[in-house]
Amino acid sequence: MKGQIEKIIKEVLKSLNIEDVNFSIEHPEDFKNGDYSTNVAMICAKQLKTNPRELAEKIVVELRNLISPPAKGEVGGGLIEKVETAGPGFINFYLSREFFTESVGSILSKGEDWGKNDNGGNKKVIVEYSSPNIAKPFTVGHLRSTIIGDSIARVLTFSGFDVVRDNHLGDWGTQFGKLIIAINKWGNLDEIEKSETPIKLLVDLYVKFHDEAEKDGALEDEARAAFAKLEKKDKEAIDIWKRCIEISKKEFDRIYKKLQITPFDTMYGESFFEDKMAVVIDDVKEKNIGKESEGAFIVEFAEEKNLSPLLLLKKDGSSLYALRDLAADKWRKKEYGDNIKIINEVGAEQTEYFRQIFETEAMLGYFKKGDRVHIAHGLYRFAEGKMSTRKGNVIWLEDIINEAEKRAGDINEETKEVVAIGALKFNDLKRDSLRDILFNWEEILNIKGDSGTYLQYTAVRANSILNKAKDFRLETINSKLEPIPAEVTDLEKYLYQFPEVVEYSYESLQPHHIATYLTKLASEFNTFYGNTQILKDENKYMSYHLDLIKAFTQTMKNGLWLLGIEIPERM
RNA sequence: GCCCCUGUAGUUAAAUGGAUAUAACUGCGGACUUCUAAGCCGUUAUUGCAGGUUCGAUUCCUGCCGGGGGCACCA
Repeated sequence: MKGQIEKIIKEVLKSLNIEDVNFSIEHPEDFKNGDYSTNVAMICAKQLKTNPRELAEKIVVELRNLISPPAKGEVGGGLIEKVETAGPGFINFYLSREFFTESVGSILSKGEDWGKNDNGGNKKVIVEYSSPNIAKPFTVGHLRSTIIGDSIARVLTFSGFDVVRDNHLGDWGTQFGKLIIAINKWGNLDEIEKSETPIKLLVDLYVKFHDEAEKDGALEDEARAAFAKLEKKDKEAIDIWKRCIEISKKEFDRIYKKLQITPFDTMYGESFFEDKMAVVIDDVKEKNIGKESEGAFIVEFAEEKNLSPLLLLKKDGSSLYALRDLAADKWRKKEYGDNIKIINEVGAEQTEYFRQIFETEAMLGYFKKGDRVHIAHGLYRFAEGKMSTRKGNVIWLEDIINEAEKRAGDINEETKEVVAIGALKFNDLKRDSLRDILFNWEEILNIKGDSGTYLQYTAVRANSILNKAKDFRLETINSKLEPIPAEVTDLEKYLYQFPEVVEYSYESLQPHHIATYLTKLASEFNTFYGNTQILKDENKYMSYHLDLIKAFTQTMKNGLWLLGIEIPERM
């Protein structure tokens, strides 16, 4: 419908000899201003230096000619009831009863495909998210990336993309030098493997390393040397490293299962790209964009880019994160094809790092601008200060999930888990991801009002009505006289907007628009059906209401799927 | 010091340059005793400050103030 309105406006502009302009079509917040509204007259008035209201009137006259007589199959298909001007020069479109009835029917016939946007398909995109570090805690920070990344991957899939979900495990780097030193000095891997909480023991060692390193500066050099040994495939170092990976992977699998995350397609760790780095160095040298500086190998940027240099190799010759990332991206292009897009869902603290990487990849000719995207999320902040694994003050995901389940109340185990995870996810997905969040138990585990629980509960209640309705014999009800009320409910006025919301979410790569929309939709449902009994013998509109509720539950189901939130059987 | 992000009811958020800035939480008040009460209804704003662009600015630009992050061998 939005496309049709755009089309007829363009036709009118042409007939009035007005140049094509960039106007917008949107939904007014208040339905008394119509279902769609355009600012085209105000935009054009600026160029033509005329009164916007007068121009709007002129355009409306032409529009009316186009949409009337409202025969089916004509422009607008008789689905636009009226067009009016309002306010400073808005042109408002009011849709007809018929349009809303047809859209409910269309939702029911599309079912699971309702809201899907077809972008032609065969567009491959890698979404890299979660990316926890081996032998480190899976914390709220990784939780954000996991939840937002999973949802973005779902939105892209829903929008017709061929999505590769990649978990870029942090399984390489100087941190493993530190861990190897710590294990050799103070730990016992056999005991750690047998423990109930192996990761916690590894983190304890990591924390101890940093405590000791503050007293003894030589430890840092020892760690770098240990990592250098690892990069040279020293047998003892490799053995410790492999055992740590096994411990961590087991833990991650458990967490992802608990979080009800779509399984990853690939889990190449950074180490996988170890033997793919040399070609990148060759490319850098060939393009002549690298240089040696204080023993390290770096890439420098043009002054106007306002970027600090990017380090690829340390003075001891071992690799840095950036080089492994470049190697990964080059490899991916070879593996998945030249048209691949790559999206990294990573914390905002790495925004400038990604600017460096994208700039370098452009200079190397790996990717053009727009094919590499960084979706940044704000940090969880704590009233007490910054959270740091090195210092050992972290909040474990495990504790959060346990606390969430405790707050979900005294219900059966399965429902409790679905509600707890839903509340956690919704808290991350209800807001623009870029902003920081002050960590607060009440907030992240909210199950009241604007929450995942509210959406789940509303969906469950709607399903419950549909289930009860099966016992009702519809033929006994006098539904033939007036099967559909003349007045259109607000619920119908929101329902048909779902595909537009999904599209907008895809364009901005921000799932919170879906979360906001679903809350509004659920609230409209509750406003009406929270007070009105539908299943009554004398309800002559029963079949209309049941169709509407079905369309509502289908929309909630698809919408919540995009957020990765499950709907329990009952609550 | 330089660079990036951010600032909206008491609190947490929403708002694609548009119309009377939208919700939720908390507080107080209320309805029904009904298909699930984790629900429904009522009750709060100088959008950090000062300018600018615009018919129109929470949104774009400039300056200032507050908060967060980054800036050489961590990831």
